[in-house]
Amino acid sequence: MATSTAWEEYAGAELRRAGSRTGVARNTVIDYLASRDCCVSAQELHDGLRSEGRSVGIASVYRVLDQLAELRLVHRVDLADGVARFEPALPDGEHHHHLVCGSCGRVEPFDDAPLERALTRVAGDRGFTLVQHDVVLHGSCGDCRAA
Amino acid sequence: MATSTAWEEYAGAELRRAGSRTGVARNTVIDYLASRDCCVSAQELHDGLRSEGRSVGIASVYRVLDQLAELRLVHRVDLADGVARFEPALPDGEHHHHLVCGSCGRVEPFDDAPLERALTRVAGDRGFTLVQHDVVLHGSCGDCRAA
DNA sequence: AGCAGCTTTGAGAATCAGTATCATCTGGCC
DNA sequence: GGCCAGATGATACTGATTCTCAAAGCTGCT
Repeated sequence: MATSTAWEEYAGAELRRAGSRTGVARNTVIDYLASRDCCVSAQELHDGLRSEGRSVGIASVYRVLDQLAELRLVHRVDLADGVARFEPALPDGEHHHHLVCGSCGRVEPFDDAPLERALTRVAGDRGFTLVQHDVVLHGSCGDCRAA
Repeated sequence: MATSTAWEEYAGAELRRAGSRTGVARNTVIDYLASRDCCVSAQELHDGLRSEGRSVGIASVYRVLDQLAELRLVHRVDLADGVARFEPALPDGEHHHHLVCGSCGRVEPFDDAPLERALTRVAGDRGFTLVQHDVVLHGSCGDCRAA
């Protein structure tokens, strides 16, 4: 996937620029994140890597995610179930939000320009400089209601 | 504050209707929530009550918050710092969202009709029945940038 | 290649929010 | 006043996240 590779390179470059060195753990975590298209929790990441035979200590997983979040290379997503999830943040600021089905747990990404405009306007009105924003919609998806 | 009292009564009535009994812990928690105008975490609630000399077991705090959330009498708010916060939910569905300043930690509530419309539309477009939605804007407030 | 000084890594301990258990207490009813 | 289902709270537990520290890996130098 072209986008993911772009992100992977971008992330590597930013980290180098921030003065940190490359290491197995970091490369592995970044590679795994790049291969996913929606959010993953630290545990999922850890387990996923282990099942692929390239284990990374859980402490390193959190450490890397932390560094990435610090540099805004990943976006932390909170679906209100008590576990933090992370997904790559693209350099052009492109991003999406999430719809969560309360019955089946399905998570669906979406993005919407008017919504973004409304958010930007609200922040501006209040004198806030917007750094990041999270939108999570909870409800039930068509499939669950049909069932 | 008139609104808070209204909520307190409404909550009491709903709980009674749901078939549960009144008890010290519940009344205390509801009273405390009503006295606040924005979100509180369970720990804050617990500590706040203790410092007022009317301690309630932490288990009861969570239990009561759970019940209230179940009946949609409180909203669970997640500010992405790993702790859940709660605030009274008014019967007419009126609610607000939050702006969080990353420097000073200030949390400021806001509401915005166009934003709400955008959210409703997005959910509809995807075939979701919207039950609840969370919007959290992270940035830096005017005061912090000025400093 | 060998070495020094640095960073990264990961196992395990520690912390912390939230949940489960269970003996005790209590509100509402006879 | 006494009964008893539901409410309470101390405590134990779980699961996510963070901390600690010794071992391992880079990178530049000789």
